Amino acid sequence: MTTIVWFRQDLRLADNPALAFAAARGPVLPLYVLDDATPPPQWRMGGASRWWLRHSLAALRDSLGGLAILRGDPRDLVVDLARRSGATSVVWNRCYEPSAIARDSAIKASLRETGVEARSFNASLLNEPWEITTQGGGPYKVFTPYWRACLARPVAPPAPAPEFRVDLSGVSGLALDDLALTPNKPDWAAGWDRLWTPGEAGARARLADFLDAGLAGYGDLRDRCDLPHVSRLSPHLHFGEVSPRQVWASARMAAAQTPALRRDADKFLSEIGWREFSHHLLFHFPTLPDRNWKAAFDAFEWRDSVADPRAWRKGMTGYPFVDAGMRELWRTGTMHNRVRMIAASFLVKHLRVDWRAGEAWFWDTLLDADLANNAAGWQWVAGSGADASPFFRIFNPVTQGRKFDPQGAYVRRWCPELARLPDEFIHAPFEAPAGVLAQAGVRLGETYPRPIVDHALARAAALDGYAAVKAASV
DNA sequence: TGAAATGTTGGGGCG
DNA sequence: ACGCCCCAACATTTC
Repeated sequence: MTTIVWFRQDLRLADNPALAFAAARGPVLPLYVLDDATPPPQWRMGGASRWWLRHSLAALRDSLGGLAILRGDPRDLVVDLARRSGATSVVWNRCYEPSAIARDSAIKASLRETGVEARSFNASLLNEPWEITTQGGGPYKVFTPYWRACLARPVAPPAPAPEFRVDLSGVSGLALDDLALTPNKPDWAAGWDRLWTPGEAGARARLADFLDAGLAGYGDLRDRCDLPHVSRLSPHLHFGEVSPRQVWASARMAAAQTPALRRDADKFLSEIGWREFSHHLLFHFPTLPDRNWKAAFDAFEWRDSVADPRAWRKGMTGYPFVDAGMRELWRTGTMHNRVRMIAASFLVKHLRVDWRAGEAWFWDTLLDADLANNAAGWQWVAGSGADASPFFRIFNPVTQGRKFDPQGAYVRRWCPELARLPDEFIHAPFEAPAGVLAQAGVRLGETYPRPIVDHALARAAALDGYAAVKAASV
């Protein structure tokens, strides 16, 4: 009567429909498979994600009281484990990457062929991507009507963690460390365990802390990267340590208790909406991570530079706001949402580098790397996506910095070599008089780079390049 | 979930 | 008193 619960991006006990289903039936055999066989090479789990996974699996194993860990192709391993363990049923919660959908339906078919029950559930989204349709029955391509349609539907209340008994008898798996998920030389993740607490308990604490301390003023202050008014829940959500239903219920409850929070809570939940929308788009347009959603962008002539993307990745573009963001990413595995837009826009528009190069870097370095969100976000910035930012909306990194980091605290934190510049020049050291630079100990071109491109020239060149897209779209 | 260029308006200095 | 210019402050348009 044992049921295998195959954990994937649902690393939690509470509000976990597959686990609840199995627990109600009898003994549970919890399984995780590190699967590098299914995704196409460019979308194998990135380095930062693997670090997170290592710690989240440890937390899951400990709270379950045991976890079978395997590595390889689940097409073989899951069916094989069902046979060897004598499990009568395999259950899981759905993933929505195109390759995962293909994998899971193949596994479901072969399990049923061998007489093993297979069932899947929704644990990761408020609505299945195919449930929300326009009047015409097709997918939504614009966020606002999509989210309005979602808001008209009820959200199921989250379920508590079930009682269950783990049965791992006769199963030999790997130790967590056999998966080699964490870096050693160099250990670019040093200190991350002080910044993050992967796992269900950490996710719950993060959510509670955000609702308590960050939600008030969220609508106005979430763009301020020098202030702690973002939730930092994205990696927890990606790995399913907390469910969107739980987030929904908690935020709504906070707003119910404190009516003044209503607008902030709605704004926050609409960010959950963008996550849903991205998954909706990926499901209906599976080439989203790899191809321009608007085909006219195929006509854009991206620059073929090696040095410029490298400077961008290292946070050495000479624009402090961009550089601070890129360094925050490398040092902590995350980047404030506002800065992501500026830094991404800079790569695509100022440097005219193909958005897919930025997407690949974020995929490897972000702890919250998520195929749907990452692809939709980059296409939004590039202007090639559904409901995207128009291409000619080109962020001025200096103006944006002054607006969303007015005292330069964010830049000073991540670009300490600029810390002694006065506020007036912290976002544009290249505008500072020689005396001011000397006073602050900044030597442009030595201690901090000069801008790798001139803003006004780069802007003009980007708009020039966009002409080809316009020509192709008629 | 822009920015820059261009257009309009109105107050104040000035001849 | 009046027209003229300047220019800040907004508004509109364009990319």
